[in-house]
Amino acid sequence: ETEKKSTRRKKESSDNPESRGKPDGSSKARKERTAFTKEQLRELEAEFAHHNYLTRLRRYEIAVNLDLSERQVKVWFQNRRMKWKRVKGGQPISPSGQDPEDGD
Amino acid sequence: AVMILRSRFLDARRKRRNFNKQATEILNEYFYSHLSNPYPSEEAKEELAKKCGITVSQVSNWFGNKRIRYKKNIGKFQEEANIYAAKTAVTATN
DNA sequence: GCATGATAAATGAC
DNA sequence: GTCATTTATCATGC
Repeated sequence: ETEKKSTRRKKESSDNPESRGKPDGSSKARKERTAFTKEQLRELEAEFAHHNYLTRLRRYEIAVNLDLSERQVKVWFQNRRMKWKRVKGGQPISPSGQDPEDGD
Repeated sequence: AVMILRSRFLDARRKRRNFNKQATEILNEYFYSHLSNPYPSEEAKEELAKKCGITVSQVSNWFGNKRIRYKKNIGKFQEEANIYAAKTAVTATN
């Protein structure tokens, strides 16, 4: 239980100054930022409430239903999981007085 | 044709408050003294966060914003680049 | 009126 | 898959 978040990936020095997450010039124009509709978000959130993870079949069904690409659905769930960890691990309990703001 | 309205009631989120002058000072010093590689390590972020009195996430946000905004308009940041470059004599001068 | 911090869609490394 | 990051966009400060 003493374990935490020890060995976090590091990639630096002695090799490639660039370590991670850097879209190089090798990628073609980045996809325009899609503004999901409220209905789409509602469905996605509803699904996320049931399962944090998607099966490929479910991903396909949702994509078709919401008129999104499977990739978008996949990415949405990935980002959502990250956000969940952030919110959940950030402040499990409120020290004094709640400030229920923020949280897109 | 972005006809998608975000929401009728704009989310009452994003309460933004500017950082202290000295916090910005510290962050800028680090940024401009590592301009060739403005990517602080995790522990560097923690240290900066502590010194600035903000969270590590806020440090990450600041560097993320700073990097892209600097890249998008280097000219606009030239003055402050000079100022902070003079303040810090680090970088690769071996 | 832009400067600035925070959020989220999208990408890429691992 | 995770996750730091890029990028556009949002909301606010002043």
